Amino acid sequence: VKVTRISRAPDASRRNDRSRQAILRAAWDLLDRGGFPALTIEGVARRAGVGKATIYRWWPNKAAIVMDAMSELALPHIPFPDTGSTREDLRRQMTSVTELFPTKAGRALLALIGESQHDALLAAALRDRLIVERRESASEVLRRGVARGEVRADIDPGIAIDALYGALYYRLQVSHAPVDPAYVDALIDQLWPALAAAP
Amino acid sequence: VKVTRISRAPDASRRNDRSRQAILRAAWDLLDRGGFPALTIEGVARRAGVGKATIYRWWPNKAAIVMDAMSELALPHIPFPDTGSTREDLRRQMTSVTELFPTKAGRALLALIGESQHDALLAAALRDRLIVERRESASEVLRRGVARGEVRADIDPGIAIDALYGALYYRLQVSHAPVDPAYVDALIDQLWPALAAAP
Amino acid sequence: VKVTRISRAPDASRRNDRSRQAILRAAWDLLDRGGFPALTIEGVARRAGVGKATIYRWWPNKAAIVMDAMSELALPHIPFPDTGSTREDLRRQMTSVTELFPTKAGRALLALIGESQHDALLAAALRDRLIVERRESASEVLRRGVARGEVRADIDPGIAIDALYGALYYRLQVSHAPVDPAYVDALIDQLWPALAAAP
Amino acid sequence: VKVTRISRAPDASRRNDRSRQAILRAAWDLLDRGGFPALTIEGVARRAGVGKATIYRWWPNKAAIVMDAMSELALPHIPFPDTGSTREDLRRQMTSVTELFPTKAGRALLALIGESQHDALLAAALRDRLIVERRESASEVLRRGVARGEVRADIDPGIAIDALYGALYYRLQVSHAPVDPAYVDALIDQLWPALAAAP
DNA sequence: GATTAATCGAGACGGTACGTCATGTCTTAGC
DNA sequence: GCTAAGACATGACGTACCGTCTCGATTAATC
Repeated sequence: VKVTRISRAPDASRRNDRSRQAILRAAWDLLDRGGFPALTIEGVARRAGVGKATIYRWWPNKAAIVMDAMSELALPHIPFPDTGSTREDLRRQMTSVTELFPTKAGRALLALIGESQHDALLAAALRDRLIVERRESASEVLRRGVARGEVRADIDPGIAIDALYGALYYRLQVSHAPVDPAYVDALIDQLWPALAAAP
Repeated sequence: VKVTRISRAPDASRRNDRSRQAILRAAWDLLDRGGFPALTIEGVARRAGVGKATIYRWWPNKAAIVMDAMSELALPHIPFPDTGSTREDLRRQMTSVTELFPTKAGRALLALIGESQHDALLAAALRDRLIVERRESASEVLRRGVARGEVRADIDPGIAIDALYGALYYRLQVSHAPVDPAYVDALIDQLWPALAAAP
Repeated sequence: VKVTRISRAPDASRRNDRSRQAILRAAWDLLDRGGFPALTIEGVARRAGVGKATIYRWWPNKAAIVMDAMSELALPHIPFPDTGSTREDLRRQMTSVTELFPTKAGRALLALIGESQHDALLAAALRDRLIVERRESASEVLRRGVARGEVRADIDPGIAIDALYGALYYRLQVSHAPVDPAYVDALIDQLWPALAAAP
Repeated sequence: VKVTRISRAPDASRRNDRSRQAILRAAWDLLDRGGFPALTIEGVARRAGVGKATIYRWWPNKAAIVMDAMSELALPHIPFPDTGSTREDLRRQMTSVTELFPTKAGRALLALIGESQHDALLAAALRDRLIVERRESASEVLRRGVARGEVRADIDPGIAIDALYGALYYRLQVSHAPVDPAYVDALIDQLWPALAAAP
């Protein structure tokens, strides 16, 4: 059954995948080289050997390109292991995150978060495509802990995650202090009494 | 003793204070109207009735202007009261911060934090002029609590503050979820076991 | 005898006449609306509901489309009557031309002449398909006049026509002054001694 | 007396004359190289080593630049001599014009006339700055002829000039036939009976 | 009547130029 | 010597067309 095209959206089936990939890679490189300010549509087009119109046809703005590039080139795989110990699970997860920060993907993520402050659509996209999943995984760890009797039954996982991960972001973005495995250990140690089940 | 001017630094004694104030106010207004992207030197000059050179003479970049404007026009006065209860002191401080966020000054602060991600000088300035003082006050609250026996003696105030305030920033900037007094209460309730002295 | 197609020339027998007409009409409308600058291939394709390739398949450039449109839609029929009086014949012909100018077809003709200044192929096409025939008819009028003894025998019809019609074009394109029947009368009156046979 | 600036027109007194000249020269060169289609603002800016904004600040469109360039670089000096013979005066003037056509300035002039077909402002500027003066000079030649008794007293100089010069333009732009001194001679010979005083 | 090959609409593509805006430097008058 | 004003070279913005191209889907001529 043939359906008359109504929307003015471009026809994805005709999309040139070579161009798409070249654009994502070029954006990725530029972002890494000079951060968001260095990422210009003009520059991406030049470096990718692509017309500007092709970029504008498929992405509404720079942030959207970076989002795609991140999904495509750098899906930062954060493991959420089940070691049997909630504390150890948290430690490993959070250490993975600290190891992500100094990479290309980490810098891109932070740049996107910064940009999302004045771009509601980007904020929503980030939340949906990157944040929600991670928070869900972390919640799962805590729920397992509750089931095992390690974690207090009346915990609010959202708040706990805000505190744990918030500390990392705050240190990185506001204090500009190092965020490393040692810090993660100290952080979990300090907060553990607030998470642990009563003895 | 008269010293021959050598550097090209402008002579502050001759500075026109009317222009200075007009610039800060114009920057402030533009920032509030459209966020950082709307804040252009050109726009500030136009709106302030000032030459662009005058702006460049006295400030190295937009962020510096906003820093000054914040100090001048909106030094957000956060009280650090001493109610006798550490928990109440923290609650009041953090509530004050949540009340700051939706104001002009709060938006400006968040914009500056975002901008500081790719501007090391701004990051340092922010830290020195706005962050350090607050952290110090919060540390003081915790130290008083230790002295009173309310707060555990082996607390690391830095980490505690990262967790408490980090949760606020994370919620605001990453989760884009509301940050209000109720949230502050719940947050402190959850984390209190990690801060409190053993009974 | 079937001959294997070698050249890439399109097969006219398969041509879709609906498209051809829609294209000519669309071009004609656009030309009338905004002159040559408003006549874009993209616009013609859109308005005619036709693929751009179809246009490029059959016409080398915009001018060629307009040429066809003119032949098809508006072949301006200029009568070259034989009233018995050369002067009257000329007057009628030239008046017909002045009446053509303010029409769609007239505007198109002038646009084509302008365009032909930097397009030798178009210039040749115009000359062959529109100009030569008219000049020939005008020459014929003059030759009849010679035969009748009204017009001097040693006239060079080419030069006479240059002067008569040139005056019209010059007035229209350079002086931008009105070209109307009254002007035609005055022009013929003035030049007649140069055309007439000696008494 | 200081007058408050009202209009948004740029301040000509601050104009950079080096840029102005570089722009005119670049435009001139490009026009000569490839005609009007080759004359792009982008190209002029590149070749002149000038920002596009500088061009847009001072000229509304390409044609205006060419007008200025013509006045500045190539004011084609057409002599209007007084030899004592009207016929000879006309011959010399018109020959000068034919000699202008194949030069840069001539090509520019024809390009401008073409462009003026869809640009009323340009048409007016051309008329005022280039055409009127020439027509006036030619009229003067005819009036002298009348005074001397060579030219018929009831001549309409406007019409005579339309016919004489119109023939040149028509031949050049419509017939695309050569316009040379021999043609000028033949043209004047043919038309002379229409100009001459009765014997 | 079925097969086949070219035309058709649609529109993506790499480009070039458009005209606008902001950048940071500079020059010129005026106070 | 600072100031308001704003011209300047630079370069990115987002848009419009260019002419080429690829894709299914008609559709007309041939078998």
